[in-house]
Amino acid sequence: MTYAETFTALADPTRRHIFEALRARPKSVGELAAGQPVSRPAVSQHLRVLESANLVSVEPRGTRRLYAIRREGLEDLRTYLESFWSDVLSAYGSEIARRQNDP
Amino acid sequence: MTYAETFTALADPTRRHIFEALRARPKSVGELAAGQPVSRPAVSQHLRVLESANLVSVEPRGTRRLYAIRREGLEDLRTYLESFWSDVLSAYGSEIARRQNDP
DNA sequence: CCTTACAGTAAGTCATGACTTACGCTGAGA
DNA sequence: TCTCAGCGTAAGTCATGACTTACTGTAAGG
Repeated sequence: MTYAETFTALADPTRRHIFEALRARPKSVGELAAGQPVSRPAVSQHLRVLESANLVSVEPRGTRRLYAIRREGLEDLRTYLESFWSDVLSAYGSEIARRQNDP
Repeated sequence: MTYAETFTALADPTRRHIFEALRARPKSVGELAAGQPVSRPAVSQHLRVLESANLVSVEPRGTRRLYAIRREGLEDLRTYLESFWSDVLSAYGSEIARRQNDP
């Protein structure tokens, strides 16, 4: 059920941009904010959401904090999506069959 | 880039419930509304969002309209997620290497 | 036809959450 | 130890969007 958190976390465009900015390498808040059209506190708030959704991790580096992507945060959502490739097919097939028997 | 629409469409809990209610079989708006704690017009509005995100299809059946899941609407999001299983790993590895060279 | 079931649309309300500025805290370097 | 860079937090604003009720349109059945 935790894929719900992943959906809401990545539904916001700014948050997705931040998340994707971390694909290349871990970055500090300042670095991330420099690449976004929003203020640094806004980036901090987004990072908090991403972190509680288990999508990023933090590591203090002096006065800076390095954020990095946590791939595991995507696992549940991935599994959720994959599940549609099993049951929908069969449900669709049985619906087709039902219509042919009941036009 | 259309996975953005998928994210916003499925980020709403009610909309997800409606979407998942269609996993078993196609249903009418009334059927869907009966299984939800919101009004029928609300369900209609959610269905419009799902439809424009290519996540459901409609087929008129007399005065009723049968909604069904469209698996293809999930493709882009699925591909998007899969992409993280390639580049993040290498980026994480190179970051580890970087730290070992620059502790 | 006339009625009734089924749904989409309009319009208005209300909460959520994405932003801002201002402030406080903590490490590192002079 | 003083200062400054780097961030998180608080508080307040504002837009978005998820609801509601009321209305309109359409297909089927008497």
